[in-house]
Amino acid sequence: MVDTAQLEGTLRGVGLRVTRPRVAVLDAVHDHPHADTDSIIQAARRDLPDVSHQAVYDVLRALTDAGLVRRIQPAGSVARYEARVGDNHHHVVCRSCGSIADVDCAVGEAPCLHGDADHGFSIDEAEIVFWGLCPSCSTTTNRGKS
Amino acid sequence: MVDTAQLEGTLRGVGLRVTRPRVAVLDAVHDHPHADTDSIIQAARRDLPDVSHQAVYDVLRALTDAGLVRRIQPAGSVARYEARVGDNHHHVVCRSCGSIADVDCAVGEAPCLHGDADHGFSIDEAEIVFWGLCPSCSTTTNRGKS
DNA sequence: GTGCATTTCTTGACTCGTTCAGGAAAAGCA
DNA sequence: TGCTTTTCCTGAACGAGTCAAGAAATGCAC
Repeated sequence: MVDTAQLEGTLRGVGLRVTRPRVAVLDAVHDHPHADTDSIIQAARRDLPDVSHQAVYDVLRALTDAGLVRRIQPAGSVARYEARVGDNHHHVVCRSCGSIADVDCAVGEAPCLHGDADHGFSIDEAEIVFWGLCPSCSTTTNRGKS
Repeated sequence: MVDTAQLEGTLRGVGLRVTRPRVAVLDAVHDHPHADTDSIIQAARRDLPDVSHQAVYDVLRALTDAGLVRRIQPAGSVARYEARVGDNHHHVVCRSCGSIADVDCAVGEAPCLHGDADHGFSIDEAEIVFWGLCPSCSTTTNRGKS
């Protein structure tokens, strides 16, 4: 649970105006890591029943641009957001149910970042997605696999 | 340029029926690495002017399931396909123009795959996307960056 | 080669996450 | 408190991808 005053301070800290939709959305992202936009809309509406979906989309973009939240979108998924930023962690995604978990990067800050055979690109981030099956899907689908 | 007979053999090799749409699409993916679905439709229609977009979607799914092509989808992009499969290579994506290039993985087969803190997931693939700026966007956007 | 069961393709409609647009409301500074 | 700018709301629109049902083609058996 995050304090509202703290969230407001965070918003001001990056030069964003403090509005009720922004506080509600930022709080929702803190409380529901890896949630998709619709879940965030629902969560924000528990604080602020009349926020429009458009406001949530706008706020998520503003928060993302400001670096307060991170947008992730594994292949085949809708956009998801998390409040854990700036620590270069990665994700495991379940191929079956789509659930996501965090993985701390054991390779340090940025794996494979050795500007070798990079085709002249100037690289600033290495994003890693691990694909597999989550514990529950693993037990469910392994049996009966023809 | 790939031989048609060769493509047919490839299709039969994985147990897929040989049809004109399949040959045309497979050829298109070979000729246009990292192309999106619409580009593939256009390319396939140079061989087969009346293929429906639905057929291309179906064929791409069949080819992907059969392992003949690989589907990639960097965040914010539509689905893209490539015929280079089974060699665990990765991609650099330009944040500005979205262009994609291949990167051979220098870490070996599967980086960071050490079942540690994996939350019980059984991981089968580690996908890496490098984000940055391609050579042309790099020179264009670096100047005049306020 | 023919016939037939099965797969695949075509047509056309539709879903749904996301974005666009214009006016109303709120934030924050003087 | 008043004013300018940003943000939010309402409502419509976009577009990649999917669904559905019937027509056509594939490839095997004969």
